[in-house]
Amino acid sequence: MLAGFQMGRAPCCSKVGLHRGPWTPREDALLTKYIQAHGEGQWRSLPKRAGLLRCGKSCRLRWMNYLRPDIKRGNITPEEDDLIIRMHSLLGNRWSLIAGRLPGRTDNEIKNYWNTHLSKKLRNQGTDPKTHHKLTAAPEKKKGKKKNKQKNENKKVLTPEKTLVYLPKAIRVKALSCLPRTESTFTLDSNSGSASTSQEKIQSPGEEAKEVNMVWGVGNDGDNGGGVGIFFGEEHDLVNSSSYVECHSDDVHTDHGTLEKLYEEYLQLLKDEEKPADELDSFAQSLLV
DNA sequence: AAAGCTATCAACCGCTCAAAG
DNA sequence: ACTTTGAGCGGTTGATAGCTT
Repeated sequence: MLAGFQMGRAPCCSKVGLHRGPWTPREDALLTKYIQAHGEGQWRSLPKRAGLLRCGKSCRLRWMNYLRPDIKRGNITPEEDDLIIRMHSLLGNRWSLIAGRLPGRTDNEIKNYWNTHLSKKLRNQGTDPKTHHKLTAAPEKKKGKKKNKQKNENKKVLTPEKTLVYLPKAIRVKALSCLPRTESTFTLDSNSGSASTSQEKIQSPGEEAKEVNMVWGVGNDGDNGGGVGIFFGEEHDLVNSSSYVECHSDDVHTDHGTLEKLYEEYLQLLKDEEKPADELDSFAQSLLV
């Protein structure tokens, strides 16, 4: 069908005649050269203008996850490791949010690292990687060797012990083109200020109502005058939003020294085992503002 | 040495949301 | 108010390197 007459949403790209699979060095060079000259954005039309036979989405992904000059290469450090676990316990699978607090790391990298290393590590420590609660049952036995496909099929059959919580849509973290990646805008309920906790009753369709401790916070960036905030709770997917406030976080998190600084702070909190969990949570919240 | 299996991670897919028209 | 488009996100897949039998 002719593009001009296409009803509904057009696919991100026509699959016909486009390259798929691993990128070649030549394609990388073309993309890098083009973005260096013209900047990011306009992903849909970029491939054509850059002389690439790729879909725009693929170009964006390649740039974001691999070619950007500020990508940090090498192994995830134990410090990053701990931060990821902590952030995940508060934010769940919000990889882009987590990645935003780890300079040079991409959401895809963190997601992969979580799935291959950290979830396993937590399980071995007797912690459910989904809920971060202690596992009551013994760790799952290895049931012999299986091919990947079989493994994946098993995943489909097994119903994970996941508490489904139906809440208003999660916040959308919107990257501003004028800001570095680690700076974000948030939507949030701006009716209240400061960090707080509360207990909410949540009901999933067809399920019993469940009481959940909500932890949320609203911070303020005095220097920039930008109100910032976010809701999140003990359980995953408790990010809530009802109105929109745009905020610019300071650039304190963008340099490499910052991670160490933040982590030191975090370690201080961890040293005192008696510290209530809320305090650690507040720390993680502070990373978000 | 070969076959089988596992772990890893780049890339893809499908979806949602916001902005523009 | 509605449609279309662009961008971004999280989940999943599949190629392959490396390990084990």
